[in-house]
Amino acid sequence: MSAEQVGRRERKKAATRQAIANTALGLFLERGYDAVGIREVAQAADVAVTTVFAHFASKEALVFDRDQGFQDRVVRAVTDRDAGTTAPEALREELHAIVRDFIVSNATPFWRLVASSPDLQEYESKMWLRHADALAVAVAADRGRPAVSPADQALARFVLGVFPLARDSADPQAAVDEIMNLIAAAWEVAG
Amino acid sequence: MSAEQVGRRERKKAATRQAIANTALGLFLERGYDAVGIREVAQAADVAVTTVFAHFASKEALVFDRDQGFQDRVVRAVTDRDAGTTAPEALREELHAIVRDFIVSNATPFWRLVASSPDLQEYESKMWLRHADALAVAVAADRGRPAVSPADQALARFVLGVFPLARDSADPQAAVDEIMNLIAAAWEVAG
DNA sequence: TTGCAAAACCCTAACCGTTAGCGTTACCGT
DNA sequence: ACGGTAACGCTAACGGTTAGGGTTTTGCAA
Repeated sequence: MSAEQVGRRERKKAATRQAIANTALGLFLERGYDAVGIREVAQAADVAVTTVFAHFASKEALVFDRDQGFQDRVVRAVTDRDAGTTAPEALREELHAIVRDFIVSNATPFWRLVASSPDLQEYESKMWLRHADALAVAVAADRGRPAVSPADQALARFVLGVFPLARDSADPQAAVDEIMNLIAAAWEVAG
Repeated sequence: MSAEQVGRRERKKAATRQAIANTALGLFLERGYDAVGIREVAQAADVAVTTVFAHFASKEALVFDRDQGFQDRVVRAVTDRDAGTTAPEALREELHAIVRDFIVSNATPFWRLVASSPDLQEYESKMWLRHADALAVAVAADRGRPAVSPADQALARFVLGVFPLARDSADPQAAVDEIMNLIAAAWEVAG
């Protein structure tokens, strides 16, 4: 048939997932994260509670369904960068791009929602830290080391910690620059 | 009466709190964190479930009852340091002291317990980050700034992130030095 | 000493996120 | 057409946490 081999099954599954996430996000934005329970999300999306958890690992994951890709971009910024660029430079640019993408997509209501719930903020931080090990490996390789040292882990965490700080700053782009300056300095003495 | 004005009331309250925490930690170490429920802890300590939560904000807080003081030590290391010492130097020494205190107190079973549960690890990270704002204020003051900039917040988080990394390292003291070298370099370019 | 407000505690019952167990429907490859 | 399996549903429960409302203990003053 057509080039897209996505069967009805996968399409329906994706549609269900989207419907759940959209319904949930809508309810959360409208009435607040804590005021809306999972049972209510399921009912509004016309699915069973178990189906919600078949698609999303937790209630918080419902909110962050959309920005999945941002995490890998950071790791790839190091591994797939141009030959003439240093790792800190590539990271600075990628973080700028990510922040820019968030701003142009008019994500301010979304940011307010996240800011309103400690659960969501915590989940977000964990989201970024979850990729710290992968980034630490890339950092170690970048510095020509076979094994991952505590310094590599620390640098990786420094970088992944930039986003939450920038998000809560008045001028996110300036915050990225300011913190990346620190990280670049730390990067040089690592060795 | 005597100089200690601690009435029977406060003493009894403190005793109840200790009894709960000791009972809980014993059960956790003996049978595993997840295998012991709050209802069981309450029963073993001969108190009501509501009493447990009157003393501790969460199940995880039962485990970390003892190392409350470590957090403030980091902040005080900056604010109460000698005149001739720089902030990064004071912090490096304090982190070393904290790690040493943990080792001499033979906290290895405790560390194993924390390492065995994602909930506990997460709670521990949060514990340290919770004081990041206080440390950020101290850092900003140390650098002669009236307001807290993103760089101050970043530096504070870098420092408070050392402990979890050191704890999981093979040589915690060396890890502290390694990471503090990075932070000291970052500190200098800040401003 | 007695009386009284507040603190500390208890019990019950529930809410909420999450999961196990098990059945049902819809899709896919053969 | 058909059998396997993926997606979904229902029910019931578990474990952390809290609200509501009562009982005992403590501190303090009349």
